[in-house]
Amino acid sequence: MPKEARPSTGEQARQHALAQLRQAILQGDMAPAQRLVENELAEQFGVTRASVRAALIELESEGLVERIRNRGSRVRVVTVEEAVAITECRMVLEGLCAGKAAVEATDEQLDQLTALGEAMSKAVADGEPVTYSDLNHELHAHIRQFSGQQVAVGLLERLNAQLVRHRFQLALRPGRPQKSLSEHLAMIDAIRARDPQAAEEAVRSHLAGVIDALRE
Amino acid sequence: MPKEARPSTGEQARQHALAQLRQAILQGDMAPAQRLVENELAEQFGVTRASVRAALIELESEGLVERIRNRGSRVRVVTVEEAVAITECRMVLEGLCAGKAAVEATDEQLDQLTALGEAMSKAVADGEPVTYSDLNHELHAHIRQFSGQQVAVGLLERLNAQLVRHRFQLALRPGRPQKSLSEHLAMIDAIRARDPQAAEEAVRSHLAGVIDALRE
DNA sequence: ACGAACAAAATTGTTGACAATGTTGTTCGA
DNA sequence: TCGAACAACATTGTCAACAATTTTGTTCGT
Repeated sequence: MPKEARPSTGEQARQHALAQLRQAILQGDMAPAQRLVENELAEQFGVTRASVRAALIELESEGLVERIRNRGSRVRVVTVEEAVAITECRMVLEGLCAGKAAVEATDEQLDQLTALGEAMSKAVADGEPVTYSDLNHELHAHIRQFSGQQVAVGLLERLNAQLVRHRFQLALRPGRPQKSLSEHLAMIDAIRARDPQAAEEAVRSHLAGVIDALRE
Repeated sequence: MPKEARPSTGEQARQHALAQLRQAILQGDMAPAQRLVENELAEQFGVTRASVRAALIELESEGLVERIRNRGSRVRVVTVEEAVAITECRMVLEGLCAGKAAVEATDEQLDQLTALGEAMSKAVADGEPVTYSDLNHELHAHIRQFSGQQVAVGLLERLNAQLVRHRFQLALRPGRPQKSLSEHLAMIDAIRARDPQAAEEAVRSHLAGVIDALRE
């Protein structure tokens, strides 16, 4: 059994570098459109340039990084129009997942959704938008998971990764949580009622609302 | 202007190798589940191993290749269940595209769809399933394109690449083109009528039919 | 002072060699 | 004969150096 020591060098360098870099981008440590110089990253993470390079190639196809031939890599900036287009795709894919979840979820899983709904109501009542945003994300993740639709889950996780920056922006908008909450509760109710069509429709109208909000 | 000479070595090796390998997999030159040894591929394509490696990393995240740590790469085999799951995602994403296409397409583009529909009818009448399959693919590609939804187009192209093997299998099934044709004509009519909801519904019921056929 | 040609620096793309890991075949003991 | 330890092989992972390309800064002519 290999011990869980940090693979600082010479072990699983690429995976290490990849995880580090991905997290750095997702957490917003890297400024948007910041240049990503392979040498700097290699030194920063204590791996060789080849490993950084491999990680960058992977991150590019995840849509988190932009690479131009002989010009280098940048953190990709997602414009508002792109965010809208991405959310349109989320709309139909999460709709699919919700419909399946309404049929496939176990009773225990439905209870989890109920609990999440109550926690979200409390977060809004207490005026904690950050907590609410986290729960929001968690709810969507649970619904995806309960659907058992692995392909859709994969696509959605990739799409969501590209939206981190926009999500924070949206959660802090005044009045937004209140409107969002009722839509989320409707989603939960439809799934609990095991009504696939209603679940799909609830998710779609919720994300249609998100799109309106994105457009301001 | 750089001449179009083959970049056999030292030029754009990675892109060359990537294109070559992708095409080889898509055309079915590589047997399913065939082992992809980096050294062999490097020699076969006349590039270095690093380029092949980069190409494999990219193909992995496209879902065409499977890579296991320290064990090598294989051509990924898509099971029937996976093909169904993929087609479910196609169903909602192409539905989204069709709805947008019904609104966004120009009149010239609608004429193209009409022409495609007539060609498909002819191919079925003449009993040419291969021609029909090609036109089928072309029709779906056109609808995607006319939607202007770049994110959805990207996702769909990736999903479709994973289905090449199953598509052929389906097209040659007796009686399948006849059933499929009427569904396709319904899609075209709905888009020409500029009715987004009807277009989305037509696409979804068509692909629901494909799913049934996949399951046999 | 302005623009074009040119040179220098920075950065990515490529190569071959080396290390780590997993796989397979063989030998030895019971 | 069977199974486990071991050794040889095959393959991937990592590294450091080199080549090609692009960008930037400078000089020269007008």
